[in-house]
Amino acid sequence: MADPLHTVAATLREAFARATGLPADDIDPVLRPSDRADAQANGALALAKQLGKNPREVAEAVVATGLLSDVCSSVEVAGPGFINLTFTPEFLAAQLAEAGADAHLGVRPATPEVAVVDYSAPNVAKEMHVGHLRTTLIGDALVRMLEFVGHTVVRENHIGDWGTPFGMLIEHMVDLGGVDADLTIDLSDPSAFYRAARAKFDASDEFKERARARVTLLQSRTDPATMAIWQKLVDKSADYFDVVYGKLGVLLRRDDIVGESFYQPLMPAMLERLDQAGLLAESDGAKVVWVPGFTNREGDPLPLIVQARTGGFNYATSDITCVLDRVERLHATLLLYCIGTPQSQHLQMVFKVSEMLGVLVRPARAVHVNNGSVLGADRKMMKSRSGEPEMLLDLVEGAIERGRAVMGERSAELSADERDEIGRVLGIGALKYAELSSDRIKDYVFDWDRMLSFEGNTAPYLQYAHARICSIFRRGGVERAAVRGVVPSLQEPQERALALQLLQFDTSVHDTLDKFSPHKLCTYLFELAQTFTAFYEACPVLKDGYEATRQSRLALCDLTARVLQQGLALLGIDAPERM
RNA sequence: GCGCUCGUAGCUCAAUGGAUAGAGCAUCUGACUACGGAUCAGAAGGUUAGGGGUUCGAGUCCCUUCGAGCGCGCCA
Repeated sequence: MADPLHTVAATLREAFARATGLPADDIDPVLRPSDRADAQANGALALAKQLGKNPREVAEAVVATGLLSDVCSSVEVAGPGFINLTFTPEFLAAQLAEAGADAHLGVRPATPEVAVVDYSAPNVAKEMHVGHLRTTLIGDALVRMLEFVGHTVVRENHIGDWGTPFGMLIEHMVDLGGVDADLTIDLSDPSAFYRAARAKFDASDEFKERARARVTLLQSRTDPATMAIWQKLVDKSADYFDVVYGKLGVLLRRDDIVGESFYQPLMPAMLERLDQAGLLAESDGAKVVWVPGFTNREGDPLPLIVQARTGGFNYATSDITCVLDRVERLHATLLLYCIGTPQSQHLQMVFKVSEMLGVLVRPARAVHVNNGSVLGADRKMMKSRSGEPEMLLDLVEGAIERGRAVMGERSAELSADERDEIGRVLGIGALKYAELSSDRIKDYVFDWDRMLSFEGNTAPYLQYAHARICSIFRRGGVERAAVRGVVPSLQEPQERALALQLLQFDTSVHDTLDKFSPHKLCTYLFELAQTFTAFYEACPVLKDGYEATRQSRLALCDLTARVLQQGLALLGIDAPERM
């Protein structure tokens, strides 16, 4: 309960209730940070209409209750009926001390849920490219944040490890000598094997036929040789994914892979349930579910095909089964799908069918955490088929290289090894922050230079603020832990501003999770770093003559560093102590 | 044709329906030779694509036009 907005919200609700005579439960005070005061309450505007009163009158009645005067040095009515609150320094200082004593820095725990976060989802035998970057980083950041506020989080990497392409992949492997054939996923060209198989498939009808037959054999799961080759393809790809995830520094690992193949054996039972629920229909020989509210290009009802005319299943079948698995086996109540916007219609249909099936109901809910497309410099879709797809691994290595190059130009007092490591952290941080700091829904213009330019709203700016604080403690010979208990005294406006900003970490994290939009946390951290540097310029810490002031400012510094470090960690970014 | 997303400063982006739409980059003017200048203080830059509507109040919600992009039956 560190955020003053939350502490005060209860008091404010009481004040509104007393002033209006309405039951407190009916009042949801709208309280927000404001440039003109520490916080602003707008409740009077909303309530006035319902009471048939002048909003200003209501606001004045709220102020007149005097309930807020304990924690506010000033409570005044402004504009059409805003209530501007200015907190007393003592109140802010006490809230800060409370936040500082808390391992979660004042971030309130959420009501615990089991959350499944589905993200990254690369394909077997194919390269990971720039398009995987956003989903991977957004999902990873959400996993970290959900865990931080107390949820049980299950990471799931829904890789493409099943379906028609595997006919040609396996058949190509057979041509090369079967399961013992040498198969390496070349890190510089992971799709080479796929392309070779594809070329054969396109060129030869005979191979095409064999590939089709092989798919059927794979689906039946009866042929050990086929399964062994399939397993080898998956394993080799998982090796490659691990390299990419390792270098990128995301949490996903082998154990998190729950590919499309996992759901195959569960599909017949799912279809049976659809049938029993009376949802299954036939159309042109295929088994479908008619989903209300969806139409095709002629304006006719649009079905979701769950079993093809040939008897084969598709990704709709697999995705519905997947919802079922997450709700019923994992007991998840929050299902997050970090997938690009183009999949929107498909997912909405899958969710709808799961709902009609009675699976996705009550506490359980699914959210498409969609992200916009990655565009090239020409503002056109960066697609893997046309043009030059930027390989994810190249990007990651490029970022590291660039970070190291920058470190090489500075910090001569550090050893070469230290500079290398810090350069890596800087490069990866810059890459991640660039992806996470803008609204995930919008398209994203991929720009190597901007991504790695270390100015403005970037990770290095935040990391720099953190490193400077660490430097103060080093220079002063002070242990961070030694100032943990100090209750700061807030004299200067910059100290006050910093205190207010620090106390909004809680709101920031919860707002971010509310919308599943990591850029909100980025904006908060950037503003915190800006507020800190303003404080840093105006308020000498070590140089101040008074020991009490020095202690107080050291405590502010320590808390700022902890929030910066924790906030960046929630984004998957490290904060070095020097750089 | 049906559906979905987006359109904010020169550029890249913010803004739970709240007051005078905010940052960063670039541009311009400054800062005790620095508790780390990868910084700070300030200036300039806008009819939020256009037009209607809803209400105390709209960048935000609804309708519409224009523009950019994406998806629409047996691939995933």
